[in-house]
Amino acid sequence: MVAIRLTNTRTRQKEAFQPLDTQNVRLYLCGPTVYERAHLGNARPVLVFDVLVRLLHHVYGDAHVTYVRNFTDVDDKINARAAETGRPIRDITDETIGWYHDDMDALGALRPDHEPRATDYIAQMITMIEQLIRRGNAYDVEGHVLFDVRSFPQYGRLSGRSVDDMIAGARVEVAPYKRDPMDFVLWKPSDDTTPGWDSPWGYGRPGWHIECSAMSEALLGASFDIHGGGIDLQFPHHENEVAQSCCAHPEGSFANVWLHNEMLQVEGKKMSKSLGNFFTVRDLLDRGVAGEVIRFVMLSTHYRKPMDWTEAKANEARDTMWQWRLLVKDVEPAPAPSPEVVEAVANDLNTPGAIAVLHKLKDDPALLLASARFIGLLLDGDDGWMRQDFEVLDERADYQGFDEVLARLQSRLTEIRLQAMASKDFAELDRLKSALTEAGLEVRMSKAGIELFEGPATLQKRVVELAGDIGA
RNA sequence: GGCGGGUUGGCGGAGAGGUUACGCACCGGAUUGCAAAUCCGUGAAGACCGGUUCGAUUCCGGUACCCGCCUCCA
Repeated sequence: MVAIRLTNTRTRQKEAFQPLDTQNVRLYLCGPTVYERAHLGNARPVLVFDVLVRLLHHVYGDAHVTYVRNFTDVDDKINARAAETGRPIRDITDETIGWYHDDMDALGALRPDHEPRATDYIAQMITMIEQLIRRGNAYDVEGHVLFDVRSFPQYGRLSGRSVDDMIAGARVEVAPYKRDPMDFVLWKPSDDTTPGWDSPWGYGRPGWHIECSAMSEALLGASFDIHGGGIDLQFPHHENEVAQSCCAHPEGSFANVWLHNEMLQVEGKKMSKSLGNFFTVRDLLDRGVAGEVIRFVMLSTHYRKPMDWTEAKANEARDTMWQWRLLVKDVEPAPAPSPEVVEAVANDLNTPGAIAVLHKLKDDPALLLASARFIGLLLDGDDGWMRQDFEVLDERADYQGFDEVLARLQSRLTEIRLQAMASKDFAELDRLKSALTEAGLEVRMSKAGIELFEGPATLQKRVVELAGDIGA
């Protein structure tokens, strides 16, 4: 049995992972608020959990893992988007969920077993809020229901803060109806312009945090194994989830292991709209950066370290994936991944370490393939990007007969070369070769002859023109 | 102000208290009409200051710098 170790944010230590039930390992990832395309940062926790789920499948069996990732489809940002565009909320959320699926599929991420939408769990949220009120952990006032943080002594433990310190920081919203400035909303009133549901506290809608508490309980129970998301969710979102769930179900432990990934940067800076370096997964895909190349870059930095997305990394990843793709062409995967790769992933999801092992498997393409697939790379059918240009789509048409062009070009070049070798005048040949090289074609000349290889940046159109110039 | 993360060779990026990370780049050799590709090989590190230790880049403390969170942003 592979020994999985994970760094648990709750204890701040790397621990041996021990599922509550090896027949049903349960994990929950906080999913997106669905009002716009997923940005690149949104992809990181998805890929971290994807690798984790693949590992758990490997160790405990596909049928013994339950993976839940929610869609937050009730939110003031969505309301704002609806107001701006005049579109119905459901249209916006449905469309965004479709996009999300498309984009995460393109990254090779497995669909979770359950993808609950918050709006389908309003009844469970109301039930949980009622429990919290009954137990003295929440109170309703002026149509709002608030969680009373002072009623939960452990509040702040997950994120390593104390209520008093945070209040001293004084960034909390001061509302007159709050008993304590840190109290957070479980339910709030809605008006005609905002979506709402009938509740014991009037027509209204849930606060952000309660949905994850309600949905994780409904689908995974009051105790489950792993909960995660970006480190920015540690506070307040996850802290508040802990408070809600543990107070509503003192008999449960909620999540045993908390997994948080560090944030994403772009060229050394925080990704933000104001800096102009904000982009979505779809933006990259549309630019021709393949999903598995994005994935490779993401996995080449450990999840607990800040990940810096750079153009240089994307290019290097593309070259590596190209090379691997050529190596495993027409190769059947080995029956099992390399134990070394599994071990690296089992060691707190050390994907950079796993990739280092993959580099060493180049002599064994079948094992390389099986091992790469273990972390979601070189997946079957994901090689379509090799037929597209990376950055210069417009200069490269999709020539159906490009392989034939290459074959003709090769034999014509061979003739020219033979002449050159006879006449000792290589000027023309060298000129042709450098032109082809500049067009992104790899030209290998050996005693055996000339071989031409298409590369990730080959400009097919240019190559075809050059071939025509010399009558190939 | 509070909390947390980071600082490794030219670049990217890991593990491990003592033995080659790995990739890219570079350099040398084989090979080549010249190259490319391939193969072989060399060199190169752990912000700074202390401490623990026979020995630390790896543990502990401090300093500097960078970054994130504390604002329903992953």
